[in-house]
Amino acid sequence: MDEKITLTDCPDCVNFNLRKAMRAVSQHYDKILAPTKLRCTQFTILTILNRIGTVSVTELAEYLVMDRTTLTRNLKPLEKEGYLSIIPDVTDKRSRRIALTNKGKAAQEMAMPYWQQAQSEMVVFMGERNTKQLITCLQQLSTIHQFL
Amino acid sequence: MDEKITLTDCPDCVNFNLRKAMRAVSQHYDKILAPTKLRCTQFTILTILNRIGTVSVTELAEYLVMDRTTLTRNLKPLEKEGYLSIIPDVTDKRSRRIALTNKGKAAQEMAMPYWQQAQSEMVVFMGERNTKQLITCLQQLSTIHQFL
DNA sequence: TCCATCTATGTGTATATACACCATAATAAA
DNA sequence: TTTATTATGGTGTATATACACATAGATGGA
Repeated sequence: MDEKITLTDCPDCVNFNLRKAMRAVSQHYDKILAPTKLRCTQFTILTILNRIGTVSVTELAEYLVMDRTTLTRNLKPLEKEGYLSIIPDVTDKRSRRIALTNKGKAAQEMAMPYWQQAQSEMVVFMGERNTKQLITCLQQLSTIHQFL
Repeated sequence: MDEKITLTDCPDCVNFNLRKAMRAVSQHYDKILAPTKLRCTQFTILTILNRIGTVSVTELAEYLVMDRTTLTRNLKPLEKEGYLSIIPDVTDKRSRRIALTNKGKAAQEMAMPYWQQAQSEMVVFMGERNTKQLITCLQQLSTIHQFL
């Protein structure tokens, strides 16, 4: 009859389990991505830019549910490598538009097979059905700031 | 018939969705924990120590699926606040045993209601059934290094 | 027009994370 | 017992993350 306590018990902390799983999973992707000299977070940014094209810092940060200033710091090493071109917006002088360079596009495409390897191992490990369910759940979690 | 591509598509990257959700969820917990001056990661460590008692750095790091050296850095601010006592092991001179101090125990107990608030809002948002399913899934993810 | 406000971005600071490398102590092999 | 290996832990360096604060440009009302 004390079943209710389960989810208010600390080992059931959503945040704890999420961060712990994140560490395990990111370590997995990073290990496989190592030969590309790209970290998983960097590969993510390059891939998104390759997809959606030019964006402002604020737009991209909102999409990533990431603090603006965090993104600014994350862009630094990619910019230093010449993977990004950051150009001032013509209509709004405050805004800076981020886009992939050819070098960045090439790096993303070079890294793609490594990502696919890491991802497919994940799917095998979890099962395709569980993986889809998990992603749906995670996507809902990512919107929590809109409601709370 | 191209259904198979779904899970190898970048928006379905397990790592990307996991990190994005982690940011959203940790921001939620951190916002509610703010009055306690504890970050969610710090609350986690205090809570675990309150539970399992004295442990070595390596043991705790393994439990957290965290690099040893990361944990070393994470312990620093807690030690500075006097929440932890770190004493050398008697039998093994290399090892250091980490334990909560009374001050640390008090801080954990003071923060507990804030955590419960954050957690219960999470459960309401996700639904109890989904939350349990999610946690089961995350716990499995946390073990991937044992298999891959 | 002028000023108050809002918006886009960056810096300073602190913590979180992991890898490469180093030092020391315990343990096993020769 | 001596040496090689393994285990425990820390530092240096780099990236990831977010908050408080500062700056500059856009916007709207007086």
